[in-house]
Amino acid sequence: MSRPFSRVTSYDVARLAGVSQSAVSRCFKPGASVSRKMREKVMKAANELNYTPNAIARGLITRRSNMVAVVVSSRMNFYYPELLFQLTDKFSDRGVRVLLFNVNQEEDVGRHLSQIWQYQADGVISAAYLSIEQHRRLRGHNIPVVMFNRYFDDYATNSVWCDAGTATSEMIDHLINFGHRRFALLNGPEDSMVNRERMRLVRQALKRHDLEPVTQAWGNYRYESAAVAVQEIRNAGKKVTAIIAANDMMAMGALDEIRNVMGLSVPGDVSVVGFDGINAGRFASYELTTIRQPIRRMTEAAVAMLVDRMEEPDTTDEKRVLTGAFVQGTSTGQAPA
Amino acid sequence: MSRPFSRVTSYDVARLAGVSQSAVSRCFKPGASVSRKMREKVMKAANELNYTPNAIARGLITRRSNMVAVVVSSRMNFYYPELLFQLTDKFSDRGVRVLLFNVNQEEDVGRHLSQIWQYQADGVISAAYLSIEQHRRLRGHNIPVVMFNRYFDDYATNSVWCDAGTATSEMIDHLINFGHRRFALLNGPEDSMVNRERMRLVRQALKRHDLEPVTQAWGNYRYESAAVAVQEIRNAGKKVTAIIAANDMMAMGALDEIRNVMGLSVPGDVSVVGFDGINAGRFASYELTTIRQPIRRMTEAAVAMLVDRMEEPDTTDEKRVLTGAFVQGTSTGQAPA
DNA sequence: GGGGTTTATGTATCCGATTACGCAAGACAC
DNA sequence: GTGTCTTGCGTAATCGGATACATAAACCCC
Repeated sequence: MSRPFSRVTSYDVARLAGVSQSAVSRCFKPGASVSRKMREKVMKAANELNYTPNAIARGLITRRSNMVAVVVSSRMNFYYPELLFQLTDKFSDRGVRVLLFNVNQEEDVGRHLSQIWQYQADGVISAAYLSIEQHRRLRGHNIPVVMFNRYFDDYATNSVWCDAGTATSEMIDHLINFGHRRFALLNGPEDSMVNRERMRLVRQALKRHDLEPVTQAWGNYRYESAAVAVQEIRNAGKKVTAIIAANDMMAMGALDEIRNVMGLSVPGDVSVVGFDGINAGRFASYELTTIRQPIRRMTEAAVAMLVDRMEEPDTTDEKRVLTGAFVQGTSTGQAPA
Repeated sequence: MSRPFSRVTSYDVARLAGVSQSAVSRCFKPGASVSRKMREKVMKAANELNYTPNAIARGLITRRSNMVAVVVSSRMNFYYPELLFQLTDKFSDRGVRVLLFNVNQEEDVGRHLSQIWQYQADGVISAAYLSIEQHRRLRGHNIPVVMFNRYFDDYATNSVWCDAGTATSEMIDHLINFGHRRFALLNGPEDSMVNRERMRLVRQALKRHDLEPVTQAWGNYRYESAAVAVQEIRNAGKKVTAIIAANDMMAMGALDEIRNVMGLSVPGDVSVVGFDGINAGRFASYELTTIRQPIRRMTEAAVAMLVDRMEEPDTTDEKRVLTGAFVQGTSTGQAPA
């Protein structure tokens, strides 16, 4: 047996303080009706024994674990750590603990799903791909879910989403003003909703100028995947002056491939843009022109939405849409002649 | 009240299957003595009701939550996400859940400490600063602790540590061979054990060549802090041909400052090295010469150590030391004439 | 078929808290 | 001092499983 030591329980405190166990419990419940005298006696005994209430036992009876599951994916996309730490801090501020689930590239969330309800998570924030079926299963266990950067078209959910429409137009205008006409798209995974949406917006913005991409390639959102994609773009043989990547990680990979492997200049020969606004994109080696997600406000929204629904399970579904901002860096410039 | 729905319990399954509750419990415990018939009956009922055991309730009686606390810090050091995701994956493989605690720059772990035992974490892996006193408090609750990249000099603990001695010598030799004689140190925080140790090794290796740093500056392990430090080094007025940073993040910041802000060449004018071997350091814009921690094996060791001690609490303390490897990148080269 | 052993199941208790309920004591008005 | 209202505390049930123990069933060998 592990931990054979008997732990300090409310009974121990009660015995020492000469009161009932329920009195001890009440003393640790904020807002309970306890006399000053009682509270002092109990707290003294509790301190003496170094007692703290057992959150697991409490969770059993209250049916509230005060834990949420956070599901993130894709270790090698710097976007996720930023997201994760911000969520964690915000939950922590609200007295909610985070159970972390990591879904590796192309792995399925399913593997972790049952853990989420077995451990009685009070809610889930998912920034990984979740099927409607999986979502439904969570709901079946009465666990509120907030999806981050995803939603379903015809199935109501809570989600936080970033609308990059305006910003994308600005970005395309910016490139057009610099004389760019020949664009290549560096897509993320084909099944990624974020990718589809971003690229749709890009094509739409291009169309307004009667343009469309001259070529495209696919990556998996990770840095390394951009190098191959950039070579594909080059091998396509069409002249390209600007590459639009579906996220910053790939934009960084593309920039490095162009600058450091192909020996061309960014933005002298090719301009590169991304999406997300991750911290690493601001490093002096990159200074990406990008569309920044308001990640602070998005995580704040996600946490608030989830906590609301943990407390008030009947709260109706909601999709909160925050707008992304166009950020000009030095990875874009005048198109070559 | 949240989640007023009654959940499916082992009693419900027992009733439907026409057996006792304890039989149901046994069916879900691997290795318990249950007849084939019974197992089939129970599983059928369980499936029908969509039952899964409540891990919280189980934890109460077994006194094993199957959760560990992972404490990391410093959001803006890319080392931590790598570490965190690897730990999480490895725990996940062993059927252990991760409760994440994030300690922001200069914040104290203390804020989270009581949560760790209130939530009955079976163990702790800490990659954040933990005082002996705090460590002792965890022990007082019979929670095994494994410290990552830290240990105490005169207080026994479990820890995983990376010995960079040999690699540091190689790194210095490498720089010396390139003709470098004038080194600047870019320290991490003064109270960081890792920083002290790394810098001690560097000085020691230099001393073997009858050298010592010509100047030094301090940062906080984060990218941005390196820019200021590099300026300080320059303002010191001593000619420097190589900068030795206490970690890769600062090495990257230094490299960017030198190359992109000061307009000098790395390694043409100045060579830069770091410590850690983070993924971002391999990006083509950096290609840092560094000392790589065997992070896979280190996380493996940490997880194994912790799980051992969760199962066998009397296991004696252990310090596992893995050796770092010198990795040559292109951030170092011939010293200028 | 009988005695002994092994295996499977049920009964009852326990983990460590929360909380509905009831009663005793204190507060208050008259 | 009596009657009513409030407040504070203790008793006991409960959350959902695990498990010691007892007992019943199955098995084995001769």
